This record gives sequence, structure tokens and C-alpha cells, in this order.
Amino acid sequence: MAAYSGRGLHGHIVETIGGRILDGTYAPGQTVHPDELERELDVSKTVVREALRVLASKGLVDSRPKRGTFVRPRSEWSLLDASLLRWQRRGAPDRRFLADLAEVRAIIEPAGARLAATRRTEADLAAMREALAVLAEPGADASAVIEADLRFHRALLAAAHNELMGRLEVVVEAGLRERDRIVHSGERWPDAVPAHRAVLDAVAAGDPAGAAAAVESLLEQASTDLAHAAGGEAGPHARNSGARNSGDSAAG
Amino acid sequence: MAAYSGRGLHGHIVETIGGRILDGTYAPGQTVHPDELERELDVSKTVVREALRVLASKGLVDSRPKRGTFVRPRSEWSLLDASLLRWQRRGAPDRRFLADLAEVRAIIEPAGARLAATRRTEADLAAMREALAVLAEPGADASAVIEADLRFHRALLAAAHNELMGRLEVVVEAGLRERDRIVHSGERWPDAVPAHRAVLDAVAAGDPAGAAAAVESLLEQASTDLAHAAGGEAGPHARNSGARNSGDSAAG
DNA sequence: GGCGCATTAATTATGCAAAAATCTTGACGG
DNA sequence: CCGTCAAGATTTTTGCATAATTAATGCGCC
Repeated sequence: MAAYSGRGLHGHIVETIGGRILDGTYAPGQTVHPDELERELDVSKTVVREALRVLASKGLVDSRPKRGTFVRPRSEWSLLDASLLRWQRRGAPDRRFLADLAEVRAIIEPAGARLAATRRTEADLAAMREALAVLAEPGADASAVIEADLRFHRALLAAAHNELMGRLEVVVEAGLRERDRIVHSGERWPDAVPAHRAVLDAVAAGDPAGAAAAVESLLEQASTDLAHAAGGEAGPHARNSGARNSGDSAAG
Repeated sequence: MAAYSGRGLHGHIVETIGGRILDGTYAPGQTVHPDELERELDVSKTVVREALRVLASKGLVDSRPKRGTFVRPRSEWSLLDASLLRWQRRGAPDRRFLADLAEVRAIIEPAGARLAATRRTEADLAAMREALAVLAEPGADASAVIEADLRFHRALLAAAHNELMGRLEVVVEAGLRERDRIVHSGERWPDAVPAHRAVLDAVAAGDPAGAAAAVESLLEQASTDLAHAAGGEAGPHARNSGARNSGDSAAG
């Protein structure tokens, strides 16, 4: 179901341990004991070791002889990995991370739309139109709408015909699903359709500036809706106000 | 040495097989035979299996009973993974990929600088100053300059204090190293220092627009230098002219 | 006689346990 | 202070058993 071979026992163990690291059950610096895991999860050493190897490749853990396996600092995690973004969503919604997600989307997607307006093929437009059609359907259920929404944004990035830009869909997907989890009422997005249509029209017309502006407006609207639903700070581009780290020495 | 536990035999095998997939030795759709690999590389079943498991988590391969292990289509690869970007550089320089890399950098870095101008701390500025100082040293050798250059851009992204933005350093690093591999003459970047200094000054002054503009100008200069060194098409933002895919139906 | 379907069988990945080899680390002695 | 050595743990190896999936085969049906 997932991106890779998430089948079988192995994938389940990887997800379990990875999830525990992401949600803080295993904190950075803490050592992970493979034998405890194999007893608790009732699997063999091999499976645990393979799982830890995969997690090591994602920067989550590191194993050194005589010292054991320990969780690496969060700054070393490959947060752009699709699995990590998925596991991150399993825990409690982190407002800070949500804001980061939205911020990156606000950078990536308008730029992607700008490129897409120049490079889109007829197939790209067809994909976007299909997604929009589902999005506009009156009697569509929530999950179908979410998937169509995701398909639309995916198609938009793909239309930029930049391989790396296309891979940034992981960020878009994470942001989209996170938002849907918060508002989680499937039927109050009738006003999202015109905004999406504006994006499609600008891209189809080959208008880079218009496409970028349309996406910005779309994200802005989604942001206000989100802030309204979450009841947090108001305003479309509201941030965690002020210094994000300690000791902001900005002088204006 | 690398991002994760690249130590030991296992990491070597992962890199070997992964490199072969990225350079086309193992083409998408082709089946990979674990027993042949364990004979050829002279390792046990377990090591090959663990390596393939890691590669599966990066979307490079998929294993299914009765069908064997086969290379997945390139569109499924997690190209934002640090390892994959590194392995990609091992092969012949791909102009298309290089252009994609530069294009994404041109989107990410100015936006990052814009945020950094607002949120940078004194520690961020100190890190950038240190890197710039090394960059400006008269007698520094090539590798030291490259590392300092990379440190500067890393510090810039970190100063945006957006966790995901910071992770996009993998793209910046790939682009930077790829460029350095092409021009590969260590001592013709004296003119890169002023451009970097302009970025630092704008960020320190808390000038978002100025910081973004400075980065754009920096990337533009690097792009012209690259085009000049590679002898390809001229112009700073030169692209592969026209439709990137088949059947561009743009009417605008 | 050709076609569709369920059953069977073969092939492959997957999981497990135990033992050997290799390396790191810390201590001891020169 | 440095080199050697020993202890400990991890990594690696080996062999085998199990499970899952696909392809083929045989049957009944149109």
C-alpha cells in the first residue's frame, strides 16, 4: 500500500520502531536494545536487525560496536522521507511542524505552478482536470475528495517536469493529509473548487504569474480555513510569532 | 563518514548495488538475483538481503514471491534521499538532472534567505561568517573551499528555522558538489566571495527582499560560470529549450 | 473445439536459531 | 606515555523451515 514493500512482518516492525522514535517513546540519545525488542515484538534477531538497518538508512538510529544502537538527534533524521512524514502524522499534531509544512508548501507549489504553466503537456492538463472533476462532484465521500485533492496537487507538480520538484510531493501530501486530519469534516469544501479551477485555468493558459498567484491564493484560503477550524491564531500566514528559536537577535 | 552508518560491510554492499541501479547497470524492470550477488560480491545471503531491504525502503527495488527482486521504475525512487543523490553523482554527469537541481535550488534558496533574514539568530550569523572567512582565505585548498561553501549554504538554510527547509540541504549539497565536479579547478572563484558576503549582509541586516535578491544573484553567477566551464548553452537561466517532455501543447 | 475457472504445484522470499569471526574498548604492563 | 593484550559485544555467516504468490494444469462449461 505504501511506497515500497510495506508488506509482511518486516515492514510492520520497521513502522513500529520508527513510530516510537518519531513520537518520542524512544528519545534521541537513548539506546535501543534489540533483544528487548525481539522479545516484546516476538520476532527474531534478524528481523529486528533488518528493521534497525532500514531506520539507520533514514538517519533515525546508529549502531556502533560495544555501544549498542541508539537514537540519533532529530537534526539527523531524513524528514523528507515519505515514511518519516507518515509516521510523524501518527503522533499528536505538532503545530510547529504543521506550520513548517505549510511554509514549505507555500514556497514549492507556487514555483511549481509557475514552471507548470510553461511546460505542461496535454496529459498533465487531463490529469488535473480529472482530479478537479472528482473534487467538484456533489456526492463524493470524504476520502475520495481527499485523494482527488492530492491527485490534483501531484499532477500540478508533475507538470513542472522537474524530477526533483515532482518528488517534493511528499511534502505536499503530508501537509494535505495533516490538514484533513484536523478539519476532518468532509463536506465543507465547496469553495475549494473555484480556487483549484483558477489554478488549472492559469496553467492551461500558459500564464506563469497567474498560476503562481492562483496557487498562493489557494494555499492562503486553505490556511485560513485551517486556522478557523483549529481555533488557533488567526490570519492566513500567521506564524508562531516572534523568535522561533532561542535568542533572536534580529534588529529589524 | 556519510550521513548514516556507512561503516562496515553492509554499507558497502548497499552502495554497490544502489550505484548499479542508479547508473543503469540494473535497469528498471530487470530482476536482480540475490544468489548471483552473494557469489559475485562474496558475501552471505543475509547481507544481500539486508542491503536489498534498505534499497526497497528507498523505493529502488521491490521483492515479491515467485517473481523475484526487481528494479522499480525511476519514478518511484526517493530521489530526495541523501544517499541516492550521492550515488547519482557517481555516474556520468546528467545535464538534465543538473538543470533540475539548479532549478530547485533557485526556488529553495532565495525563499530560505527571505525567511532567514527574519529569523536568524546570532549563532546562525556566526556560522555563516565562519564559512565565509574560510571561503575568503587566500591560500585555502580546493576541498576546504568546497566544504566552506557548503557550510555557508547549510547555515543559511538553517537560519530559516524551518525544519523541512533545513533538510532540503541535501538538494543544495548535491547541486554544489556536482558543480564542483564539473568545473574542478579549485582556484577560480575569487569573485564568489563578494556575492556570498552580500547574502550575509542582507540576512544580518534583516532585509528579506535583499537577501532573496542576493541569493538569486549568487546562483545566477554560479550558473553562468558553470555554463562557461561546461561549454554548453549560454545564459544564466538557460534551460533545455522548449518542451521537456513529448507533446508540448502550450498555446500561451 | 475453445474458453473460463478452480485447484495444484513450484519457486521465491521470508523468518528463525546458533555459531564463528571481527572489531572496539578498556586495562595492564613496559 | 605508549604499546600490547584480553574481554566483550556486535557483526557476519551458515543452514534450514515456513509462508506467500504466481504460473501451470486440469476440469467443467459454453
